[in-house]
Amino acid sequence: MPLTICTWNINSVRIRLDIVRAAVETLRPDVLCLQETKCQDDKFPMNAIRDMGFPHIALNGQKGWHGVATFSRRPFQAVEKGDFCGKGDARHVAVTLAPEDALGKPLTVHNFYVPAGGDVPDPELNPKFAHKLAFLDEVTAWPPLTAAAADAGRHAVVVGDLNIAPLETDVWSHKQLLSVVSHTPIEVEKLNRFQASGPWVDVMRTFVPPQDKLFTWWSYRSPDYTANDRGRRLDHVWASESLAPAARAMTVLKDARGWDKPSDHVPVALTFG
DNA sequence: ATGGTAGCCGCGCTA
Repeated sequence: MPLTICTWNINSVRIRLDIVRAAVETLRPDVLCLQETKCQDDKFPMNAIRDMGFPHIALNGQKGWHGVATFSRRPFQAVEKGDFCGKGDARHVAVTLAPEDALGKPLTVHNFYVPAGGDVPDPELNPKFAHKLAFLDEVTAWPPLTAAAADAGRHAVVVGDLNIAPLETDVWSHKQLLSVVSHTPIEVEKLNRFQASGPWVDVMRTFVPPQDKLFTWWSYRSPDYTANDRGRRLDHVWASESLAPAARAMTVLKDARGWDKPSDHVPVALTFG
């Protein structure tokens, strides 16, 4: 049985339950990782998620903003939550699935919501940008992650809204976004160091070559997201080298950006097996 | 260090 993992920054899970259901019906994921749930754990719509076919739910939420959640058709062996930069922000949850599928080993799915970083790309002037850079340094050296990628006894993936578009073709205009937070050289360097610390394989780019544009986010601050296709690839799926060769298919559900009351991000689904 | 839109701790903050 192949395994489909989906990641989506939902920008409030409670007001978008209908489109979560629509994405689940379209993509049929076995594991769904959401970011920006903006929901305390005790207010989470557990029954609605169970009714979508996910009896297993791991939450790391907080009131009002941030927040991640991972839903699964299959049980978890373990759940772990990272707290980076000592801020108590809800920006990570990891679940481990038992080796009951064609992949043959336990699989740990790390679901991340990296800080957006504010508007000014200078850590001296903008504490939110400084936090983003520090967060990336901390996850790069985080033992559970570096150990996971190198462990021959299990598979691992890192998914989520990493809030950085590393390649020139991950943004609509490389030149015009070089000093825009999400595509600055310092962020790209930090993200590349994080990726190399695994080593992790950028699985999305094994399906769409680096010379082709690939986006997962289109700003709300534009009346028409299709106009000139001014998107960015902020959402990522990285696989451990043990798992990457098993990637079979990818879907970036761009249609979801045009659904009623959309998130500004669209779901990305990867099938392994 | 433009403004644009969206959501929640809602008339100010974060994205």
